[in-house]
Amino acid sequence: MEKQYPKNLEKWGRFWEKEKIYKFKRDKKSIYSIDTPPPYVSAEHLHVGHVMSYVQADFIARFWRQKGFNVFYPMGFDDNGLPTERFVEKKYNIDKSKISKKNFVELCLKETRRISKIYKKFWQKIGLSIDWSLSYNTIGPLCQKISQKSFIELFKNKKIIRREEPIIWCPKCQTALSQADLIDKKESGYLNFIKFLFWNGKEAIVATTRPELIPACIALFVNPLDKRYKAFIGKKAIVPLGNYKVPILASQKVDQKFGTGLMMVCTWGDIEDIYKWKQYKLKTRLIINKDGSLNELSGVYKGLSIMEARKKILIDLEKNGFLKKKEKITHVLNVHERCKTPIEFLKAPQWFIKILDIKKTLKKQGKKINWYPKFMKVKYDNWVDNLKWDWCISRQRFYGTPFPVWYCSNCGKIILAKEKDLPVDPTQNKPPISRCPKCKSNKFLPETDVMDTWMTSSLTPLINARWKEKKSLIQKIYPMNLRPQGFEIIRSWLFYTVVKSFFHTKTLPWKNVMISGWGLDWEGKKMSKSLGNVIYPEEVLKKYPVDALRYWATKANLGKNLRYQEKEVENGHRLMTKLWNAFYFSFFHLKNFNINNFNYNFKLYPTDQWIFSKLQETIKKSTNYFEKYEYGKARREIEDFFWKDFCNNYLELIKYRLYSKREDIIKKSAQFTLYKVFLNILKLFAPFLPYLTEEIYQLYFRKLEKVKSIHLTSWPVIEKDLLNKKIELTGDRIINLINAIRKSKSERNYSLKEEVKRLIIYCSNDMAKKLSLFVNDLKEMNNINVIEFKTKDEIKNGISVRDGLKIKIQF
RNA sequence: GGACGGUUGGCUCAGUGGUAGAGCGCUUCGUUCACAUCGAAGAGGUCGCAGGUUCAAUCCCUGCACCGUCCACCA
Repeated sequence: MEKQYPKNLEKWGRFWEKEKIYKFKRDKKSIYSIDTPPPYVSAEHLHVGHVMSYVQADFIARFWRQKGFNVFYPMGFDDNGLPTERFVEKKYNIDKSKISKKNFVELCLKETRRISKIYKKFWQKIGLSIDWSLSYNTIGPLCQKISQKSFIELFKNKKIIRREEPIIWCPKCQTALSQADLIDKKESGYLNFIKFLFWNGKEAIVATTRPELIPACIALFVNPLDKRYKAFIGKKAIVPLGNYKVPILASQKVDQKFGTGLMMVCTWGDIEDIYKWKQYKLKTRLIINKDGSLNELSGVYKGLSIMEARKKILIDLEKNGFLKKKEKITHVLNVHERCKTPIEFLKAPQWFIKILDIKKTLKKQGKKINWYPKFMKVKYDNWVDNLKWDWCISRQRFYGTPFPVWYCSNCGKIILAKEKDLPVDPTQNKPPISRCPKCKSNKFLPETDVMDTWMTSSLTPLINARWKEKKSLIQKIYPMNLRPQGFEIIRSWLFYTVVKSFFHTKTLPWKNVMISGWGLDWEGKKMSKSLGNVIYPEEVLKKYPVDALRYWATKANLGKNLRYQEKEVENGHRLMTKLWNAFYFSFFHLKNFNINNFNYNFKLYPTDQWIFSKLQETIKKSTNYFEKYEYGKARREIEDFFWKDFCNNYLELIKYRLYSKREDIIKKSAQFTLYKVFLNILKLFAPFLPYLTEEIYQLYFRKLEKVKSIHLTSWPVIEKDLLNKKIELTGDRIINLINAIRKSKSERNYSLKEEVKRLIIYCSNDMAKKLSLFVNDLKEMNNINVIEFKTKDEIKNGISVRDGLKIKIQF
């Protein structure tokens, strides 16, 4: 056996697959179910941040599996929707206007199939203990069917409606969006001060960052308390460059201090415009087309893009003396998360799920979830509080789940698909009826929009449970035990899943959520391709084994971001070497020892009692941490116990007994303890280091323990009779003595093997009695010739030991 | 403007109402007998700042500063 752990650990990945170690058993009870995040299939490579969060969930899965639970741990692939479309467009440099929908969708399917394979291989390599037979992909028939079922049920329950109203629109992707699709982007621009003329020939100034919307102006608003404009209320103003008049109205909401205190309301520049338009029943002057160009209502600006129009209108305003001044400002824009294009508002019929009317209920639902860590709940609450739109679920795109809907081409009646026919594509399939029940027309038009990707993703717990399918698991795994996910999609994936579960099952989708942070680059910055700071796990894995990279992921506390530092991977590698060498040593002393033929009828040697008691503490603490999803703290407990108590002290203390030629009871006690404690250490490390622990287990323990894999062995439980606080305290005192002796040798520049002629310990008789239990081990370990106990009043210039003992060391 | 997280030794981070911890780095010492990918010892911190509560605050409370993130401000 080598002194370095074997290089071919990855063979265990194949072993786990072949032996179906992670198989979920349909008929077995005590289930622990995990709603794994299905990654977007929209990049060639996953980065080290993905490894971090997925591996963290895997620690938890492995823990519960070892605890004896029947773990439901699936993987999904989110391969529909805009992210995939954009990936394919980029890769093939596609002009959407020149490719048929059919060809484009085929290309998307081809790419997602290819990348899903890469992902699967990668997750297996990383050691995720997934049952791959539970996989799903969001564009696949099962997911489409469940999404459409969800749609039909919500429609029938009047939670989904189709209506025409102002919507959030991305002029670049040319689709409606929902609030969750938006992010903020800081931008510098100009606040333009524009002169408006009034009915009486007077003038006043309006400040705007969007002068191109002047032709869309429908009213001016002032604060009723604003003395400057009091006289204007109820009168009319003339829109510059246009020859029409708009009313001047009053609203408390107008901030007197912003700009000039005179607010221009357009169709529509922001959500405030929409509110005012609704509330005051203002006219509509929509000047922006779906592609972001201006229409004929804008007059001479027709056909220009928004930016072109902005430039041109400023020139025209200036020429005509309407532009008073420009002020440079930075402001924050709402942009589409996927393409970073500033969004517009326009009017078009869309499908909505009504959520604004149940905000209170959704807050309550959020409160019922166990949040790990707790502070992440605030992000959910903030999001619900700030909801301003119902959830727009229709997208004017190609690649996604179709709506199971046709319209009567005569009267517009909505025709739904029958559940038994799902999944349907109305552009390919015929409606379930031949004549419109309302007007008897026999002509129908398919809905051509596709669903928002979150419409499907929000159903992952129900997809996992095969909701309303033949072999439904809904009674078994739902509500699920755990949703592990990143904090950035609390407002989308988590939120929408809560919504859907509430509507469909009136329950929570899961009991616990574990929120992970991000993997950051070595400087603590978010990894992104454009910054060139993305770290790819493949590169790391050329140098280090998987377990070492997994070790890095344990370094993040729950919910915290984690920098990628090779140093930490290196530390993982060192831990592996240490574990291997501890095994190498133990194996040497255990190879002729058979635990199964072992007779327990004796009392364990004190040092052995001590390490057993320490082990119980470690089991207790690490189990508690795991149950609170604090995998990082659990690892620390285990590692400290292993490295410090077990390797640095215990192994050294028992060496002389192990090397002894006499096969006596004190040697047997050491062997027994070594076997048990080492096996427990292996089990405790197994969630973190699945490969190396499996290697060691298979090399030695399997034939004795008779369980197929370390990952199917039981998680250590505390054995109360092994927990012995008294012996633990005395043992800890012995460790302090050892440290004092080591220090004394070190100060004299002696080797640790240097002989101590005499060690005198000054203490009470009572203490001497306790300590003397360890005297032999202490002597042998530290090469002490004689140990003497003396009472305290005999002290002459002794050394103080940490816990109050006094000693004297003579060389 | 609102919210959340952070501020602890040179670096990266734990942690606790009562003598401050780890890993790395640094200094010194130590290899026949699991491991030099190791072991031992040491140096190094008024725990961001200012108040308050307490017998006692790095920890609890208030305010402030700085860093990170999210949301709101597009008139």
